[in-house]
Amino acid sequence: MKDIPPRYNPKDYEESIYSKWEKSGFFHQEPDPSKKPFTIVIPPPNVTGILHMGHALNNTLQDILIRWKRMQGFASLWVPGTDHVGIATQNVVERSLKEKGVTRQELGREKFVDEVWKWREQYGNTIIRQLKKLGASCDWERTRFTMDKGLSEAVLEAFVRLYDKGLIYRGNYIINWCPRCQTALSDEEAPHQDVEGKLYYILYPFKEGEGIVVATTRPETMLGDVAVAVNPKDRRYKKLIGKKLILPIMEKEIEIIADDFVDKKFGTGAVKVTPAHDPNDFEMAKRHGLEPLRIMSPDGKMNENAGRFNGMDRFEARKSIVAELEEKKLLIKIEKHDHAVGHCYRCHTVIEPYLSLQWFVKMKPLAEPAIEAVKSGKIKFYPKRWTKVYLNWMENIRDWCVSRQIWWGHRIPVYYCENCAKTGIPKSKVKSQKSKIYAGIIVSKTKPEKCPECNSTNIKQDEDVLDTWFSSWLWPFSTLGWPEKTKDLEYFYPTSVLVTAPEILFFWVARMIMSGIEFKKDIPFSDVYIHGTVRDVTGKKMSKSLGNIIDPLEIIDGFSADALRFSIISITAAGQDVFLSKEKFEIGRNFANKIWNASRFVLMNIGLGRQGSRLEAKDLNIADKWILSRLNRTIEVVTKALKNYGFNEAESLLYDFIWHDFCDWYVEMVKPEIMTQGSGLKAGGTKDVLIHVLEDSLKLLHPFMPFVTEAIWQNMKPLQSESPDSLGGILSPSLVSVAGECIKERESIMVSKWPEPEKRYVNKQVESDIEVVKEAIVNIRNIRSDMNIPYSKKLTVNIAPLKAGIESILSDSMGYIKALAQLENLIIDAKLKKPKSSLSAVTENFNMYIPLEGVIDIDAEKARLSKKQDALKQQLVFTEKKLKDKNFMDHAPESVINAEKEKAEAIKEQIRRMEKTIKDL
RNA sequence: GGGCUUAUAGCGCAGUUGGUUAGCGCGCUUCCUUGACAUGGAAGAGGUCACAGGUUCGAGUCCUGUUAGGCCCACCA
Repeated sequence: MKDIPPRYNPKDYEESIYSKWEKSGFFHQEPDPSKKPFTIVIPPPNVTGILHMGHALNNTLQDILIRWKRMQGFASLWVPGTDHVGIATQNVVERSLKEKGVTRQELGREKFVDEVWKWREQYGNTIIRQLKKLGASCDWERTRFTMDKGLSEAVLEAFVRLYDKGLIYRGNYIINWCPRCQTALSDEEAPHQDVEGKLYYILYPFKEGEGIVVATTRPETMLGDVAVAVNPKDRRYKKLIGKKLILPIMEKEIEIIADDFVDKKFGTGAVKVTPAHDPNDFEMAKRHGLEPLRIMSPDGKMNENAGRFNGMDRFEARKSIVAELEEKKLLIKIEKHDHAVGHCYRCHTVIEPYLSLQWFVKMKPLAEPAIEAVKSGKIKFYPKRWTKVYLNWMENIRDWCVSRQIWWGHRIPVYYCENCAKTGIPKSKVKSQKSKIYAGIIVSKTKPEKCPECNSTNIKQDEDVLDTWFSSWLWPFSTLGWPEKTKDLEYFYPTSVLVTAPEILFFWVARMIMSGIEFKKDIPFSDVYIHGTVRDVTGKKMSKSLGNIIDPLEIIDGFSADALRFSIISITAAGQDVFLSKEKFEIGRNFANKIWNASRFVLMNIGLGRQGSRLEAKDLNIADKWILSRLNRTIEVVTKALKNYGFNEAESLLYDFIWHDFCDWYVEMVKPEIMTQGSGLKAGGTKDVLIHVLEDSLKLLHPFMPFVTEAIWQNMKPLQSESPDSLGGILSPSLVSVAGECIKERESIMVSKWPEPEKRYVNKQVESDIEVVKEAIVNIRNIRSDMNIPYSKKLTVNIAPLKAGIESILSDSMGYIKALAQLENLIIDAKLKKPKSSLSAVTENFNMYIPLEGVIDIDAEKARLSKKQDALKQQLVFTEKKLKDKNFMDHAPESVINAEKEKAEAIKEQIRRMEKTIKDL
């Protein structure tokens, strides 16, 4: 058994343990009426993505919950899957095609989509393999992909239902347009970033006479101006309303209109109106019956309406136009102007507000019950503050643009009758319920044979696909079989908790709540746990472009999956952002090694083959009682912490208990007893306590560090099951040979029972007694350290108790004190007085005297101390001299002076203490 | 512009509903290769809890304000 290596080597265990778990079917979960369900759906990662630290944190949190609940006896289901992320994936595949010299347009839609599928076949499992390396205990048999048949069916069903309810409409509106991806984006997909911009003041001359100055940040859009607007209350312009202006460059006549929207204080108080390229202008134009004029094409270049700028890139056009205005002396001034501009969340290109025909979901009716669900407390956010963020967004929700001009995704289930479009059947004549909103439009899950209006078969499907989030928002129930009425759906829905990053609160969380209530008539989950964002040490978000990524796989390789998991949780305070650096993973690695070695000690001294445990009071000594009390209180507080999603609290409680209580104190206290008894199999008492505490500790730790706990668990005990299944992989080779045939496969720790706190072991009296014992030991060690007395020198210590009861506490634990402080003799007597040549320690419980006659050379020690004292005195003189130095006092900053003063005080104190010690000796 | 959040030891962070002497990890100093572990053990140094007020018998914790970071949202061109 000495062959158990003194280092935990994760590479010997992690892979084989995981494959064993997987094979054993522990991850799989069917509906089980005898148990309560506990369900989590994974926030689906990008199908072609790779694991980053955010995923590692997110999935560790979920795995902790699911493993914990599984051990508690819940039917614990964790549904994994991936998301097709339309735009991003299409971009990636397009880029790879480009390298081969092919564009998607050349390839054509069908072939291109085939290419994307091929891509997915090749890379789609990467992230899943990586999650397995992390130890994620997902039910992999249920792995879902948003483009799977069932989930696609759900998308169509949802779209058609919403359409029939009148919650989906099509229309020409200003949307966020990415000229690079060439698609519309939702508001959430176009986050605003502060940009250092310029405000251009341009003179628009009257037909006759002076003119009016307008301010704009995007001068190129002036080509599409249809008016200039002023506030009707603005005295400066009141008289000018209705007057005609000549739009420079285009030399077109436009009118000055009055609109309340215009802010008198901004710029010149006069604003150019460009309805096709600005959402506000669009609204204004609508109010005034002005026709929008589009001057840009979808690729961000100026179009035929832009006159001679036709074909020029938008930013090039800006330059040329500014130059031309300057030349014509129409450019009054340019001011610096910082403002927030939308950027494509996939390619970071500057968004163009663009007028186009898109599909929208009406959100207000969906939001109302979703607001109520949170307000009433049916859904709770952890930490609570996210409630406000959620409500604020929901209460100001705007319609959701769901059509995307790309090919990779769910094609919109809308069909157009070309015949009706030609003949233009008026809306009033439309008979079919399904097409009540637009003539010639058929919304259907399957392609209709013929047009219900005119029986024409000339029918074409909409070219666009749906926003990826339109499939993601159905995830909690689409993965369970919806729209089919499955047993899974009935049993596992609603799910228990959603664990996610704050970035996707609006994208995903809020929308899932709305869709759950809309389609399932029930909330999708009751708890939402939002963890922090992973950042580097300087506080920057980890991202590829910043090059500050710490690759989780590299960490797993260098430290172990357990170390990664434990470390990342330990530095994640609830909902706070996580600041990472590589060194931080040493916490977990060291802890795994510590518990490995503690187990190694237990195994080496207790022996394999121990079964059961007898923890009767009569067999227990005070140390046993103490550790059992601490254990049971730890079980209670750890469980409570997990219940409140206090992951790092639970972890640090375990860390303290295992490392400090169990290893530092209990194991050290019982060492003499264990060692002298050898590795016999006698039941009862300390040996059983060791096994019991270690087992429970491993169980408590298992959700956090699944691999090392399983490896030890399998090494630990002989095993109930009679199955002759091989031990390969899990037991260390050395142990197999030592234990030989008596060892059979042990049931996995992951399906062992989560410990319950047992009140009968909780003993506050014993705990406080042990504190007194520790106090005595620490005081002796303290003096040893001060006096440089090595542990090999045995001491005699006299203790005079100062309170009733202390005497019996100390004499009951005399063995521990003698062993842990390396004493020859311990005399406890209230009447003891300070002996000659001794050092003392005084606490509220006792006076302690350590005679040093014969232990150390008293005279030499005195000499050593006075020499040291002299050195200190010299230092003090130097410091005090400095403090009297006028030059120093006048010029040094106050903080430095104070530091010097403190230093002087500290030295004085040290000298005083030495004085006393010398006197005592 | 609105909202959220942070400020505690050199660094990174805990600190639950206010309650003894403010904790942990890293780092630092001294000692220790003692039969589980040097990825370890023992001892130690190091804090005006950002600042200013207030509530209270009592404040790191609650309230108000100030300062400095960070994040999110927002259609002032």
